[in-house]
Amino acid sequence: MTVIFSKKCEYGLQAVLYLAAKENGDVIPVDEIANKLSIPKEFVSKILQSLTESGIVYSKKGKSGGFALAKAPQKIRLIDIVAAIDGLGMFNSCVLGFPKCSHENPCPLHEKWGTLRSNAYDMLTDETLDQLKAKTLRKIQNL
Amino acid sequence: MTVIFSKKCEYGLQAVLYLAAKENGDVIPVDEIANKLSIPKEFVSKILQSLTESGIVYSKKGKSGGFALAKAPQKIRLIDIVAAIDGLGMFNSCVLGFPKCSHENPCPLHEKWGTLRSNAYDMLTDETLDQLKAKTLRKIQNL
DNA sequence: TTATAATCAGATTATTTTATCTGATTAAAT
DNA sequence: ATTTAATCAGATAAAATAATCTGATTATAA
Repeated sequence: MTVIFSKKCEYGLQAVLYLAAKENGDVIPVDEIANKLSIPKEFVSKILQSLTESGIVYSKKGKSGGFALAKAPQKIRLIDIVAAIDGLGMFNSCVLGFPKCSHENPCPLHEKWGTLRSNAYDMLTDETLDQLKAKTLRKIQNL
Repeated sequence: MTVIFSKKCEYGLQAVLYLAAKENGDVIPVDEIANKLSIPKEFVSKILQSLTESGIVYSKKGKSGGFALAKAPQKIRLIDIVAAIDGLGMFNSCVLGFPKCSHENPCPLHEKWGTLRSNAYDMLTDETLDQLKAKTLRKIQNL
């Protein structure tokens, strides 16, 4: 199976996009997120906990607690979430798995893949949560 | 961990590129491939066996046996190897893991990711083993 | 024809990733 | 104060992926 993001990262991105879409100051319980997005509750809970440590989301404990964004959606880029969960390894390791792949000692796909990868990186760096709010809202409606 | 190709697929691509680079009619034993590429012998052996079933490589049993390409390197595209090992799932499933992601019901990244993904697909479809021979030879020297 | 060197096939193990469970802690509301 | 509804923390289980082991089969070459 070929994969881009791990399940953990997919879920994390979905959950944070969800928080951004419903952004209005107050926190959202994990139950709602898990139900709406059909993600195992304990799993997405763990992911949001770790994103709390990364400073991307804020958590409020106790009754009527839940999660919210830790900062303005304009300041959260998709790459931040990916970096926090999966790391940025895919953006600087060899697509063919060759060791010591570099400009000096390139693999057969080094240049061509490098271009594609850098486009992907740029996209994830350009996109912030606020820019995706409308599209996320529409998607959430149709789940 | 974010991943593009599975380890199986990386190894498979490496091994087939190796066969193409050393192409001269006769078969190459798995031992040589595994040693040169630092891949566990039994593992790459299994992978090459499955690529034999897919019609991409040819295997010769018994003493002085080994593996070779099953057809001309001009006729083997990288996408064929990826399709045989990992499948083409990543090229038609949602990058964010949303269900029923489609043009009618797109995820927030549907268009932008679609473009990147389609570029990657085109690249893997354009590149054939013969085109990569020189670069592969150079890489193999420096392992 | 026998020894040898290779693939083949299937089972097993190890590791990583994904998912679940249990109980503790926290804080709001009654 | 007590109940309640939530996160938090750590252990455990399940599933998928990666790697290894064992022995059988095959075919070359002495």
